[in-house]
Amino acid sequence: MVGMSEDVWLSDDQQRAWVRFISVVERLPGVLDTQLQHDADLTHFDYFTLAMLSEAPNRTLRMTELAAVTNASLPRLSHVVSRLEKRGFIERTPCPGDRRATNAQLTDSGWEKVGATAPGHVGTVRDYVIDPLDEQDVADLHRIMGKILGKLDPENRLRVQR
Amino acid sequence: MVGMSEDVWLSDDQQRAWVRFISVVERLPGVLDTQLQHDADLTHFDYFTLAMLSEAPNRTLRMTELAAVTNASLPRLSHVVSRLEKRGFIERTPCPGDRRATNAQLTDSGWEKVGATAPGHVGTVRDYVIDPLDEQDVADLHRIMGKILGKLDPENRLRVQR
DNA sequence: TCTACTTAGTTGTAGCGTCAACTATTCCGA
DNA sequence: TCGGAATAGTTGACGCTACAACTAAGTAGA
Repeated sequence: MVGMSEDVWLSDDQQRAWVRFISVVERLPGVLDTQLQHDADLTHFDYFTLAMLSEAPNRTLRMTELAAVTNASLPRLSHVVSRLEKRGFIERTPCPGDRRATNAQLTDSGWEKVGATAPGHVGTVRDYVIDPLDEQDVADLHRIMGKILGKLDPENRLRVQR
Repeated sequence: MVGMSEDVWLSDDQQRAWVRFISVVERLPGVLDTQLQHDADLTHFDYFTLAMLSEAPNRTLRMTELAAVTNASLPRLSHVVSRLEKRGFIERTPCPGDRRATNAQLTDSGWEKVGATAPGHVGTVRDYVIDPLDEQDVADLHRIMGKILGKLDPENRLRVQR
């Protein structure tokens, strides 16, 4: 069983760290979703999708690339983009050069939506995650999440610098 | 706006740490769910619910307490317990002393299910989270998640020692 | 003890995500 | 250049979660 760990249970220290970590993993999405849903009628995933497009060259990405940077499956992304397209935030255009592929492009309306939504969202991120941490914590968080992400995303499809 | 942060965007260091962190938060539940669904026909939340009961005195907790330790809303928990009850892993009994309340108790079958499922689940946790970290990382993770949890769960309804 | 409020929990509905199935296109080897 | 495999993406059905509405029971003030 290559890749499977030998030892079965966790040490006390590991157990304590894991319980806290998984609690944060369970609760954080709800907090982010609630704020965005209330203030902008967007899920956190909706917002993240728009935000990734807003930073892409020409505000455009192919569906597969967009799925990678948003940590999503292609079916999930396709459904989400359909909804955002109906609301006028994204436009789908066939990709010249590969007729199987689809480009998702942020519309002007989508660009404005991101700009209008960002401050409230960032405020939430600060309040719950960043502000309670000092500089050393932020550096440690970056290092640790990098190691875990190396396992979760071994191909580095997210193009986060390592 | 008490509690709202003054500064609007994040520093580069903060931004990088946040992007990695949120990527892990988005991906980890899928990995845990996939393994448990495949090997035990349980969601991670199902498993966590059974596991919390298995550690409780008399393998029993009131619904409200169980919701707190599993990081869930009461409606969510109620639905999940209904399903697990149908499968014979949990039994609901009215709480003597407060007739509004309901006790959820792990059955023998549920106890066996946890025992049979734990090794595979822990293996996944090790593979993706614990094993890539050294001792210092685990200590740092514990400290940092404690700080964030202090914001997400200010009442400390989770009875994690602080 | 009557009423209003709070707490505990359940249920129904609507929305989102996963999985499997499907179409369309491109790639590749003989 | 033909046929099989791989890639890109969409769609539909089903299961899980959030939210709101609800029932039932305890609590507290007049």
